[in-house]
Amino acid sequence: MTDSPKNDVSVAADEKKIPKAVIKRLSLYSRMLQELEHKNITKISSKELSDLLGMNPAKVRKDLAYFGQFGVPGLGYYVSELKAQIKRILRTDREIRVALIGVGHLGQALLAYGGFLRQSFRVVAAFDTSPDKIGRTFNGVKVMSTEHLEDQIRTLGADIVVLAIPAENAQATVDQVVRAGIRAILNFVPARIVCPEAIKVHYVDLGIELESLSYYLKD
Amino acid sequence: MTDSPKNDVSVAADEKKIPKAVIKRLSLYSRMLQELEHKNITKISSKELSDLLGMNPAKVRKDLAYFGQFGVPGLGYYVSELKAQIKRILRTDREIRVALIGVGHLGQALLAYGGFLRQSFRVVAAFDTSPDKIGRTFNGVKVMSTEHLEDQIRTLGADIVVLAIPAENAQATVDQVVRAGIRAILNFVPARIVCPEAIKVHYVDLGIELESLSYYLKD
DNA sequence: TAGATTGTTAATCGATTAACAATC
DNA sequence: TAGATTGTTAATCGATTAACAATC
Repeated sequence: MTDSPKNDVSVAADEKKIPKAVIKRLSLYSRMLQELEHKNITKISSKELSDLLGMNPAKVRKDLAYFGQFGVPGLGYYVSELKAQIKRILRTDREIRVALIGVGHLGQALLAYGGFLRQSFRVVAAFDTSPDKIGRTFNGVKVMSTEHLEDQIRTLGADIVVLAIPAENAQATVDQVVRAGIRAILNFVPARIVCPEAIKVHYVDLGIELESLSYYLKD
Repeated sequence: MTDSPKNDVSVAADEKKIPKAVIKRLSLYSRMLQELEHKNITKISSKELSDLLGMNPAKVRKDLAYFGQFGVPGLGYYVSELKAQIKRILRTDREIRVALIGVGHLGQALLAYGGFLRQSFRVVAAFDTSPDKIGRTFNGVKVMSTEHLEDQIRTLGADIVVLAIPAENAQATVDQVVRAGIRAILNFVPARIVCPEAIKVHYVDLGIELESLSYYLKD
């Protein structure tokens, strides 16, 4: 009988594990700080920031404490400095290359979405199967055929793929972009997709959100 | 000094609190069971169902156990019976009246979304401010002016409002639909909205999802 | 009956919040 | 200095998972 791998020093011993929830909130902070900066507000306390976002001040401080000490006791945080730090942490201080697959209503909504282009995201390509769309330009992005998807994704060096296609084609498409060396997938398709562990996948499911709201309608 | 309110018998003592995460997953189960039913699969174990959804079998069983005993030991669950039970729990066994506010790309994507009409959701109205859109019909839903929003929402008896408008107008619109007696809001607007406790609000934030993915690109 | 799977408890894991000494 | 707010620890709360007796 072998021992259970209790004493394994796994992956990185000193690099403390960052909860996923923290990363989500960091994006939220980043956006709010952007707004504050725009309003020429130069400093803010964890209390003020948490009030703006409807959360707990201790949570804000603890989230930030995972990455360093960015505040000044008695004063709070300097808005632009904190924003810069968070962008560095999230890696949105550099260009992130995004490929959009599926230029239907949702795909077009994403292309039009300000926050999508804001920040560092650059939509380097959009793909669709429909001859009506191929060759057309949406928000400055020209739509290409999915015929040579794998090669094109590779050539363009996309980091993230945004998937907004029908469920039937999802897995086959995922297989192609995985071979093309993509690093992360934002999946709007209401179907489970399988891909290697190393690739981070986020699901956004519009239907599930609505359906679970229905539960709370009880009176 | 007063005692802390430890012995308060608050709200409903016997009705055990259901975690929000459970409700989300119930929708997921519901959809998968629908698919299975369509494939004429009549029974399924927690192990099989959890494999299909990429989760843990104990979680499936525990989620269901909040609401009753729906399975047969040694056998598993009967697909259509379980589906019916979950729909009853989620209240999607009856018509849910949805009003869409904002018929831009995202709004149109939602109207076109199959799962939106599937189930019991009925889009009873769509609203927009643009004269180009008012009067037009999308997926069988006619677009109305937002001029008499409050009255119309009230008259149509909408339960849930789906918000897909620019951030600037969000709060004013929320105030109107709250006065109109709406019960829940699905908010796609990347801004915090405030409304009475009794109204359940879900946020879906497309930008945040993308931005937090960026963090995981580290190599 | 033998085999399989449920429902449920206990253990673990992860996230949130309160509290406060340290610090500006 | 007095007042305010941070960073951080400990306490609490909530969610997941393992394990297994009960059951078909």
